[in-house]
Amino acid sequence: MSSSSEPTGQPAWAAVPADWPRTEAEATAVQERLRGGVDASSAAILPGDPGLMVGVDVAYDDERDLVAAAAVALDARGLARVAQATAVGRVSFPYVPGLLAFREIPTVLAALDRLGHTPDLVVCDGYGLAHPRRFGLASHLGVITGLPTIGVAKSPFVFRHDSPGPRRGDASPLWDGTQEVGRALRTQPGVKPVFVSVGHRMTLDVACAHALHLSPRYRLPETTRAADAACRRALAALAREHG
DNA sequence: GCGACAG
DNA sequence: ATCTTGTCGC
Repeated sequence: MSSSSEPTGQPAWAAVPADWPRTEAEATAVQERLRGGVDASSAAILPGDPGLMVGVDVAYDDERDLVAAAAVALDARGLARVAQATAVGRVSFPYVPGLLAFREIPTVLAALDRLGHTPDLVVCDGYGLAHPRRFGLASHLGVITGLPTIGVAKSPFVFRHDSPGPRRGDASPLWDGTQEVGRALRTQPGVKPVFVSVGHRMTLDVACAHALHLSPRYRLPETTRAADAACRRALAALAREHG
C-alpha cells in the first residue's frame, strides 16, 4: 500500500499488453478489425448536460523510453477540476502517423483506470474518424472502453480544409473526398483553429459544441490543457526520482 | 519513386 | 512529441 500526500497521487504503472502490436502491419490490421465498432449515430452527452469531461494526454521521454499519461476530470458545468490520475510506462510503439493510438493507449488506459470516476466524455489529443482508416486515437479509445470520445487536434492531418471564419465558433469542414470527417473550429477569435472529429458515441455537430464549451478562454479545451500539464509534471517527477 | 504526415 | 531565446502583452 502507498499513501499519497501528493494532490495528484502516485502514478500507476502501465504494462504494455503481451499481445500488443509490434509492427505496422499488425497495428493496421487491429484498426481494420475494430473500426466497425465506432458509433457516430448519436451523441451520448450534450453540452449543458451535467457530467464529467475527462481530458487525456501523454508526454514522452524517448531517451529513457518512458511515457506518462494523465486523465483529468472536470465538472461539465463550470469546468472545475474534480479528479485526476496519472500513469507511467514504457513506450509501446514508435511514432507512425496514423498509428498514434498504439503509442498512447496502454498508458492512457491505466490513467483512466486510476481516475476512479466514469467519464461522460473523453477528450483526446488527436483525431477520431478524420483518419486514413477512419479509426484514429479517439475512436480507438472509445471502442476499447465503450466511452463517448472526441478528438481535438492542434494541427491538420491528412484532410484538406478551408480556413474557417474569424469568429469564435466559426468552422469549416475537413473533407475526405465529398465526406465531412471533421471540422476546423475557431475556438478563439484571431487564433488558429483546432481540428475536431468524432471519436465514439458522438456526432460531429455535438463534438464541436463540446469543444467550444470546453474552450471558454484559450485555443485548446481546458481538459486538454489540464491533462497536458499533469502528464508533463508526472514525467518530470519520474525523471527527478530516478536518473 | 518522393514528399507529407495527429503526437 | 521535444528541443530552445527572445519577445510581445495582460
